[in-house]
Amino acid sequence: MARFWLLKCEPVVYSIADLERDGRTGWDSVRNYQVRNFMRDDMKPGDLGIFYHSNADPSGAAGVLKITKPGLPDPTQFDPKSEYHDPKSSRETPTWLMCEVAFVERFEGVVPLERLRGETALADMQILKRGNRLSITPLTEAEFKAIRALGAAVSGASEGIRAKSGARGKASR
DNA sequence: GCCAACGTTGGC
DNA sequence: GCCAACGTTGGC
Repeated sequence: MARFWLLKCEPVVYSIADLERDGRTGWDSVRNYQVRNFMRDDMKPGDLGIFYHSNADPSGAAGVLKITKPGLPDPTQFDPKSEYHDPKSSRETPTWLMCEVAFVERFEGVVPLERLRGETALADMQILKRGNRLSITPLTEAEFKAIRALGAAVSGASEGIRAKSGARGKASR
């Protein structure tokens, strides 16, 4: 059965506009075991996800993507020049995984976090819970559909991927 | 810039 | 194995 996901990224680092331009990309630099295990064990090709802009103005849901290849070795762990380099990892048994994602659609505007919080159907969504810091979280089909419906209804008025003043730049992905 | 929440690290 | 210290995330 297909699953649904919410993938967070700071748009300063990589945005839905970048994915629209690129068509597909490797969702790399994840350095959290729980998220790695999601990609290894639970993601399947064809799963759909919400692309969420974090630490942005506004933060919120920006579009839809598709998981094309889950559980690939993350090349940044082998790159000594990368800030995500992990000298303890080997090519035979890579510690860190990524997934390849493809662009599906871009909402006309970002559905702001505040709007998501106001939605009864999303009351149990992990991303809205205090202290949640996982960059990829599972969604129920109902949650995915509710966000997609909000995205279809949003106008372009809230469009924008400006960095917030506190943005750390090339950090979370 | 602040701070709550949580993961990771390392001394013991 | 415990747990304090530290680092990171991300909304505000």
